[in-house]
Amino acid sequence: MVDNPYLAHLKPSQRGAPVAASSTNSDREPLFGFLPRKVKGEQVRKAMDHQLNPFNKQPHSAQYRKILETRKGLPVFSQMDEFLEIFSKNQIIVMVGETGSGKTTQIPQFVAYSDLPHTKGKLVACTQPRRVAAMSVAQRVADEMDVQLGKHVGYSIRFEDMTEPGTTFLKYMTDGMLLREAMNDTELLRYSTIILDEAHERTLATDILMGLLKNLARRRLDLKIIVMSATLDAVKFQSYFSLHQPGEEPSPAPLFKVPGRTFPVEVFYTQEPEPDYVEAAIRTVLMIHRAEDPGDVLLFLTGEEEIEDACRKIKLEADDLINNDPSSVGPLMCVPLYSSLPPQQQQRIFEAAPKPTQEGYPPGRKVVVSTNVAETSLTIDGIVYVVDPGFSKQKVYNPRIRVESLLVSPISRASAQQRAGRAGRTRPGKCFRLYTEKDFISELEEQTHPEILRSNLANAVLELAKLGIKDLVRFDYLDAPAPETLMRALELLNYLAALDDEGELTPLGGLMAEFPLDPQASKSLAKMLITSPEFKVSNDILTITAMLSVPNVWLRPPNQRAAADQAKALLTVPEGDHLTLLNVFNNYSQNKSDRNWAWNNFLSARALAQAENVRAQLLRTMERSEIELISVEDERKRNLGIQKALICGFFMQVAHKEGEKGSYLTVKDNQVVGLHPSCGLDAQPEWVLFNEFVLTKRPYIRTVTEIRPDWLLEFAPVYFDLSSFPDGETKRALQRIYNKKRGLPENGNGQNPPKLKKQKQKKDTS
DNA sequence: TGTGGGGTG
Repeated sequence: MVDNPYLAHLKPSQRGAPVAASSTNSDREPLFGFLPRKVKGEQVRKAMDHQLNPFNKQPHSAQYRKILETRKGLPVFSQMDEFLEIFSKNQIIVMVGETGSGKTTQIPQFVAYSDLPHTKGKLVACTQPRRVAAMSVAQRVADEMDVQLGKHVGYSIRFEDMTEPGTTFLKYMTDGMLLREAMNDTELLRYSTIILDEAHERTLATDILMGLLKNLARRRLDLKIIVMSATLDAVKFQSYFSLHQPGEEPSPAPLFKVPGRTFPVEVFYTQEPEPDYVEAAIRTVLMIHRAEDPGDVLLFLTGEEEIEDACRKIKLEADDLINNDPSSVGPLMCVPLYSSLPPQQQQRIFEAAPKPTQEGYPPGRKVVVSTNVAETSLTIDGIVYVVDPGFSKQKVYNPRIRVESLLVSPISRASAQQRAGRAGRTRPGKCFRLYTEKDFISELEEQTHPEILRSNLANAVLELAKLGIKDLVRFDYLDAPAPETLMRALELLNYLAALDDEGELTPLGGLMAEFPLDPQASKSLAKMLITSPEFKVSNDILTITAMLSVPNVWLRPPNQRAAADQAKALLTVPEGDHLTLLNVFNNYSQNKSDRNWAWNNFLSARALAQAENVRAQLLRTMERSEIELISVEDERKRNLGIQKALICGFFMQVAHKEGEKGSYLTVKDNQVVGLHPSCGLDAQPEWVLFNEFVLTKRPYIRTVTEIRPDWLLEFAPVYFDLSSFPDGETKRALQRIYNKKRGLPENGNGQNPPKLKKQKQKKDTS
């Protein structure tokens, strides 16, 4: 009994109290007699039915009792005893719960009742791949536990920490957030149990966390880990997390399985492949609206633009239908859903379908047009029809040319099944697949490729290095990335001086890992911090970095393109897009009192607010590192300083003009690229630095700034060491610059070989 | 001549 810390606050006489006394104790104390991690289902159910809430000692509300009754109907609830027993006996559990099992809301609560984290000052964490999911599930569970969100139950996502230290013991969080935390506390000591939810989604962060936790479990025997997944790749997780007892064969991690509770969903396929899936999707939604019984519709499309466009068209067509025959067609409400939508508008998906236009007329219908966020993570009540064109945007990475891009690609069969399942949450439903059954069987991959196999791993490798994991090639991945991808990542980090030649994390690399940005961007920032006294532009680079890390700020409504372009021209700085971004942000800051400023200038107020947020976040990191914020008054000097500072971070993303048709060749890779049409440069400079390479109709470089080639030799001498430079026009151009530079008096006697290992003194060449 | 699925002290 005494080893139960929960009882430590009780008087000794109460601890071993006789039966009669203990019944009065349990009247006031719902968790009386609970032994951490040895709790039985019967005890939990009793505590749940208790008149007092064990966590805040308040009487349970009527709403609590109502929700509890529905919870008791969830499949996972009837297996509580089984779960608690497996939880008591094992350190690592793999759990499979199909859609509708209630795993995401119930398992963390069961764990809380058994683990009693609040009695030992610890937390139970449950990770989610998406922010919306972390927020909405936390709210739901707070309601279920009859506590205020942000108190005993909270969530933690970037920019928003809804937890109260010392009070919160159940925390939903994004997987990326837990990975960030692990960088500062590799032992994750705050947590007594970590639950990785939606593991089947195989996000980059979840995959790395699985590797870390597998390792950590050996060091921290008190840490319990639950890996939850919706589909049946459980065997893979089980063998990955298998137990190795000395002298025994490895035994797979125990499996806890809960059936789903869904209604049957009838699946329809098209007879022929659809040439235009957006058009076909709109047609199908309207067909449902005209001909099918009441019930809401969920349509999956691939991105913001496509979704907004489809919503407009559906609304227009539906209005036509209603105007033509109001007595046979009900009103239709069309709601978009994607992650970059403001949270308030995201909430609209939960609004009820519209009422009939007049009594006796057909009921209204809600149509949610969504990206993959609605595929798992988010449950929308009332969905009866799913329209699945079979596509989503997926990251693809080409390590040869080091380019990561988003490509509209066919989804996997597992994904298609998830989507269909969304139609059967509340009653039997229908799923319309806009592809043929033959394609479903023979063309779709069984599972979505794990993200770790489709990404540029530079960031992940840097994070792992910060976590103290040195042998990245032999890190225990569930699916090991291609060696070339790892090599490219290591090579990039070495060029950026984040890793030294032995692969050890440098102090600069450590600083870079602190910033929640891509290595390129964090490098430019970190390097700028170190060289800021020289360029005196840390304040400006900070702003530019923030602007580069948020979505596009320029709005260009289809019917006001000319006006938008005009507004943009007024803010454009001819030397380069980076300076333009700085100018936009500064103007935005100066016009904070004018609430319509962003709108009047065709700028996204939300993206600018986000940039402000990121800037503040980065500023805090700078302050922690005690680095000064500097800016120079003189605009010409400042712009030059910024251009030079940019080179320190982006020297690998430089292109040289080639011929007269406006095409450029990227340095070393020799890719032929064009300036993106959004580029604001007034001429076509010989040498440019770019933020990103995009592959759309043609290969483009986007966010481009003019530079001087001698700065490349000056600020990135190792990368631009001509003796190791591939032959070509770029090298010849650089050689000319070098020869010219060698003739200059400040560069010595002209006897140096073309190898600029170290610059003694960097002088302002302006 | 025209873009971002999801995530990050």
